[in-house]
Amino acid sequence: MPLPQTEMPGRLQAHFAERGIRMTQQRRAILRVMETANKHLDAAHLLRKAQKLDASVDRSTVYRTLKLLKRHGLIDELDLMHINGEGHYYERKLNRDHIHMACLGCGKIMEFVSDIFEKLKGQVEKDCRFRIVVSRLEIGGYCAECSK
Amino acid sequence: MPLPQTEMPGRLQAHFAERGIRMTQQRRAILRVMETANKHLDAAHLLRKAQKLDASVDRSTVYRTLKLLKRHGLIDELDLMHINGEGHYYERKLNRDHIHMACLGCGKIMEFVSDIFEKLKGQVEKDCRFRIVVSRLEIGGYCAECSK
DNA sequence: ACTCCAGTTGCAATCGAGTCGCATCTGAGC
DNA sequence: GCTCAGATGCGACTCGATTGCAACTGGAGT
Repeated sequence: MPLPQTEMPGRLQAHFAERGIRMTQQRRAILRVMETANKHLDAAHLLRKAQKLDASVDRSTVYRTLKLLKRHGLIDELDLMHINGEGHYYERKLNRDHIHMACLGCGKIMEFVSDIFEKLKGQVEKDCRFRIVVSRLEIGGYCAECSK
Repeated sequence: MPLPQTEMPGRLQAHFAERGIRMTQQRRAILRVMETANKHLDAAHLLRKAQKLDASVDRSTVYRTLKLLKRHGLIDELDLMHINGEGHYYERKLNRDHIHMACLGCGKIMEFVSDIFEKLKGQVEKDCRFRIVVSRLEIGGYCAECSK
């Protein structure tokens, strides 16, 4: 299930420039981590990784930057079915939405892109006259291995 | 967008009996609230309503009962896109899953049942060989009125 | 290069949802 | 009724996230 994994690198920074958002040393570190992360960072991991690039980054700056990114629709916030506690996970918003599946057996997170999902969103927009800004489909269950 | 709103009343209590789960005064109050609630109760509201039926109900009992209901697959846990803070919302699990739409303008929560959603879940189960236990599709955006 | 200030930051205190340990209590099977 | 596994209330606690505030800084204007 390949995904359109990487947009242009530096894209988040570019967005900031376009929108006239001030670029600080700390934000640069945080954005770089977001851009290069494999996936599914929570705030604590993001903080730790960002501090390796700039030791001065503070927890509250991470949260404030995440809120900023969310407000601009540049990242998605995930729960991953609360498989590991109550916190949230973040990933760059890519071109296509994808479904997150969390295995209740082994904790693995899988992703899936589906035309039917796109069709479903189209139906919601049309039938409910609802303008979709953000959507999140999370599924909990058991992967092939854990189903045996 | 009509929903299969009400199952047989007292259904949650019946489930408890079937499964040999002890029925206490406090649980009776909490289940009654869950059964008669319109929808989308958070833990604090559930506590307040349950205390009107039985003043002795404690916050931790509400949380413990919610956890129990979740474990037995009798309720669904929702975030409703965190439109009102970080807490969770609960509703009885009905026959058919439905989509939750949260309006970022007016805060209204809408629901929608779709065959395409069922088809999508079928696709996930087949293509990913993933056995679905619970699924949650939440959409944030703007309703017809707020879109104007 | 210098100034300026709105916007940003670090820090520490705080909030609030949810959890836990423990002594006490109680439902339901005998 | 007795009994005791399981449930409860209470208070302390955890932990993710937020906030108030004084100090700092990016970058636009000169």
